[in-house]
Amino acid sequence: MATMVDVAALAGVSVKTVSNVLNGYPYIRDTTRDRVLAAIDELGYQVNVTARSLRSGRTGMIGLAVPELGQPYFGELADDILAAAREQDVQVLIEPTGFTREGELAALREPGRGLIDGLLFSPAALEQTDASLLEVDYPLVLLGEQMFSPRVDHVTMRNTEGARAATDLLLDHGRRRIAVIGMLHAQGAGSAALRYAGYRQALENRGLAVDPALFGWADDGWHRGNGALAMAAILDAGVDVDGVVAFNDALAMGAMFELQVRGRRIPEDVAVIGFDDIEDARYTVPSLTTVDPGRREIARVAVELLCRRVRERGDRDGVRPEAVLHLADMRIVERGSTPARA
Amino acid sequence: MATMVDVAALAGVSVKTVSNVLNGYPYIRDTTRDRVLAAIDELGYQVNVTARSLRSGRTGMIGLAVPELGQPYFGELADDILAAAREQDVQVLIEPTGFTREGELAALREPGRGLIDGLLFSPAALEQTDASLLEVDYPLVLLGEQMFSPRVDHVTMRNTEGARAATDLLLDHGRRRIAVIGMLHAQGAGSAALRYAGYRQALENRGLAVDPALFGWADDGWHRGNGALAMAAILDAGVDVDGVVAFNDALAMGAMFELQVRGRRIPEDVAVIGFDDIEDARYTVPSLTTVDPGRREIARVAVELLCRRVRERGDRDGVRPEAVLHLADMRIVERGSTPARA
DNA sequence: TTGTAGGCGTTATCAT
DNA sequence: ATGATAACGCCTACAA
Repeated sequence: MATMVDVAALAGVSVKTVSNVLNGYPYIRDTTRDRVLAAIDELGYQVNVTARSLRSGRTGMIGLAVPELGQPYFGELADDILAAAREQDVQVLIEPTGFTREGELAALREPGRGLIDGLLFSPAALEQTDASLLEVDYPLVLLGEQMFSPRVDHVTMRNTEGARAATDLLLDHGRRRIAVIGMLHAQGAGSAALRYAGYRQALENRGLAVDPALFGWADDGWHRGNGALAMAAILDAGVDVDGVVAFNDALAMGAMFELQVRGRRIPEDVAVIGFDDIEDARYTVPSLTTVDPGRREIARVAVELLCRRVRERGDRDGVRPEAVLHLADMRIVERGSTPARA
Repeated sequence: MATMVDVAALAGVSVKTVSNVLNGYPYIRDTTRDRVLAAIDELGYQVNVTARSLRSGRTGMIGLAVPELGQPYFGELADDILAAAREQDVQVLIEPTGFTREGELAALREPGRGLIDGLLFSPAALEQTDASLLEVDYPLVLLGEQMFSPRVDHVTMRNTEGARAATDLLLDHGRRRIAVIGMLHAQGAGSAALRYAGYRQALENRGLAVDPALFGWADDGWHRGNGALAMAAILDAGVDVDGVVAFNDALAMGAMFELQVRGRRIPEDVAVIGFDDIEDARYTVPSLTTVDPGRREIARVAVELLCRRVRERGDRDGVRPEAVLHLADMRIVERGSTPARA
């Protein structure tokens, strides 16, 4: 493996000049630069990232702590984060937290075993009372709920607005018996609570009452099976339904399944809308209308923000900049499970 | 940040002794070890992984090149790999290849930008003619098809055997009109060809003919929607069907959907079996019987093998050990979409 | 059983 | 505009 010394020797310059060329130092004669580049090319030289890290104190890697990549939403989020990181020229170390408090605490305590410059953290099990744990001594950006410390950077989605827009879409089509799938009995300030607030607001804005008979409970997780069960429970109770707002796409798919098995036509008899816009939503029959919460934007902004924080840490000393709260744009993706616009 | 020098000073020993304690060197007096450990604890000292890497020439990280984490199979595979890596005390750098040849070539060419010790590679777009590209100068273990060089380590699944067992299960229940979903016109030596071979073998073993009218084509990808379309094409042609073997779970779900929408009962009228055992398969209605190809085992064995290769590289010089081919155990997971055993 | 010296490949400092 | 030299923090010889 060739080193900078070899390149310098071949180009007839000092190692420092090679380093300067590599790092875009401006004051270099063109002829010198050319000779160095030629030598690099000839030797097939590549910088030793490890040595650079040791010297600079940065690894060029960031961590991503998410519950589980097998869950399509998080798998797709990870894909988006990886794409954004490639853009910023950083590598990503993924740390699955398994939906557990211990997993999340471990990720916060020793992220990447000391070889990352900062952490993107998507909490799923921590409670509001754990907020103090987020005051760590490395750059940290939170993805998802804004239920934590106002002193920590957040990049998240418009949960309430999204659910309100989803409900409005069905209301606009004249639906008045709109089931809401994904309710949790033990809801704190998480997505469930925020999305329910949007559902309620949409109804109340039109002077309509919220009917608990239309609540579909999914305390065991927002899985497809629980969506089907929740839908079944509502239908079994003989409740009249002409629309469904589900808190995520998996629940929506389960509900669609149950409706179709019972002979309800979608969207003619019942219109259905989900949340998240996962890839699978394109491939249901009919395809699923859903809320795109701006996952790509979240990924891009979060990675950029984290990289900025990493850079800032080198500059300023001790003076923490104001925490940022970024809410991504959301939009409705209309597909076959809701009626075509008039 | 405390360094080894600080620890040594506080403990009243040399840095070498601290290093020895950290690396489990046996000949250390207990009292010395205790003093060192106490100093480490007091200073909250953590080894600088970067410096260690520079010195040792290893980073303690491996790469994982997969098409896309958003696809549940790969997301779950990544979870399993990450778990196995944690067991081996290595970190994983994920490199999405996006189902493209360029992406896979890039991953092979400069994996992890020089900061990984070895690569796990799950090819999806490379052709058999690209086999020579796999002869790289770093440890490489292939996941998936064994369609490549016999000089490269492979850890993969029993594709043919799995599909044969799946077909046998339906045959055992007396099904004789078994559709096969996921056929590709342009099949090389990939999963589609191997799994079709299993389907065919099962029929031929019982002296049954293969009927092309039962072929469900999915040239546009093994997505749920294409499973539904393939099923619809068969049913629209008026072909009699009492069983379905799908080449993956997504296709199976699409086929189930289409069958149920048309009023066929599962498993009474049509029995359905998938392949991969993704998490979602538990949550369909009815739950999906499928082939568990041994994904966890594949992940564990592949990570262990790669770590061994990394270690070996330090020992032997130039002498490549014989390439390993490991086929994971597969098994059928019986659920509601096939009839209960008599 | 413990200590000393030196180097892994790069970048920062300070000259020139 | 370029060069010499000293770190960065750890580990391996070798010495004691």
